[in-house]
Amino acid sequence: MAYRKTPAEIRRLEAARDHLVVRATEVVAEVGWAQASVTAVADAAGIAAGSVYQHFSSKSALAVEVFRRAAQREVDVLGEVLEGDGDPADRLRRGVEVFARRALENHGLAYALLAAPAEPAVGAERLAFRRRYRGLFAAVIDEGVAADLLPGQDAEITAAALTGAIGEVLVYPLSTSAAHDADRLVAGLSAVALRCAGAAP
Amino acid sequence: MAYRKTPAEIRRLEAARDHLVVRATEVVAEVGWAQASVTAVADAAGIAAGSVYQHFSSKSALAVEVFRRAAQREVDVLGEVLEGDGDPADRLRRGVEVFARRALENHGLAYALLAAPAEPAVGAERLAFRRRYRGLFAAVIDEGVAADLLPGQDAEITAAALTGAIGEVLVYPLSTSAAHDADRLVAGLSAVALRCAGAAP
DNA sequence: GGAACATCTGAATGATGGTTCACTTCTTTG
DNA sequence: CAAAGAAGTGAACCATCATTCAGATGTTCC
Repeated sequence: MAYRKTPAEIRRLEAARDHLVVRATEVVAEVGWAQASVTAVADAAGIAAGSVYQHFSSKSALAVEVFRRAAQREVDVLGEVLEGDGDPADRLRRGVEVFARRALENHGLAYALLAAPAEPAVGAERLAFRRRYRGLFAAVIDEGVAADLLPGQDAEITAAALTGAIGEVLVYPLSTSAAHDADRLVAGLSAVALRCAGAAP
Repeated sequence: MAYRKTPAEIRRLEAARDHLVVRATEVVAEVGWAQASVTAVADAAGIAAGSVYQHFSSKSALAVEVFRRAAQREVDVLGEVLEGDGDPADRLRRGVEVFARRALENHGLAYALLAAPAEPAVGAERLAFRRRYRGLFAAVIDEGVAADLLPGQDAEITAAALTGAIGEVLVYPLSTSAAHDADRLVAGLSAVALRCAGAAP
């Protein structure tokens, strides 16, 4: 018998792949998709450019994995809150707040996920995740409408509007003083979001 | 004396430049910024690739001009309505409706202006125009608040939210039936926008 | 230790697409 | 018309990266 991957070796490879994705995510958060060349990402992970192709069939595939992991975390967190306990309007408020706080804490990553120019494969992934955000928002809004806490409305449109509104406010710098005061920004944003859905003030 | 540009010649050159920008705009609306190569644009305008550089110092410069002209038209139209007559909430509604109708009529261009991946120079221009949309919205909202037609709020945040909300709803396909019915989509969107600003229903 | 095989390396390769430039074509003016 | 100068052409040039691959280094197992 010749050579067989030992379990430790398999773990090592998985860890290497993981490490690559983590570092690539950091690079993307710092410099954006366009500047995150294979060489830059490999350097950050401490491997040669060619080694990237041991783990991913192409740069696109790596980029998609980076996007998916990061975006999935946000969907999970948002879903946790939006599908949790409490009345729908309150869940919506908390969801927006949690989402906003996380985005402000890692602005570079938030920008990469929500708005930064990216190759088509990442663009498609972004579209898919936007749909998931919309779906989560739409479900809460439908609940709120059913419980007569929110006025009748097309929940899909409101959900899309919320997705766009939240992204815009968080990603592009405001000239108002709220830009320098995270608490005010979050408060302002959740207020807009609630009005958007028609929640009573 | 040797050669001097005659007025007719100057006009011809200006017309050629203009024609190039118009055709480039069409190409961008059809295939997006990424696919709008110098060759493709030159072909569309009926000139050689090299001739593009008679009118613009670089591809970026042409792209910026294309963006500016198209975006300026939208700012003008929106400003016309938002700064016109009537009470602020009604102007807001009409502004959203006009903006939405125009975007739906030329979806390719709207996507290029609002969201399509583009080179950095165009991205910067987009940012600048987003600020102008925000400024227009913020002014109407401030008026509405001052006249007690709208509840107290941070107008900059609401304006940013409106910009993002409108863009998202118009640019990304909805799965709801409103997607196939422009009237419903516009009605739904203006309803969300008014709620966003806190206008009484 | 060493045969057999896997992973890792990084310079060479290749595709893409903006830009240049020697040349042609058109305009002006005496 | 002819000389002078501008605009127009498009193939060649060049910069940028993703991708490959021949050789170097590690790992497994007898």
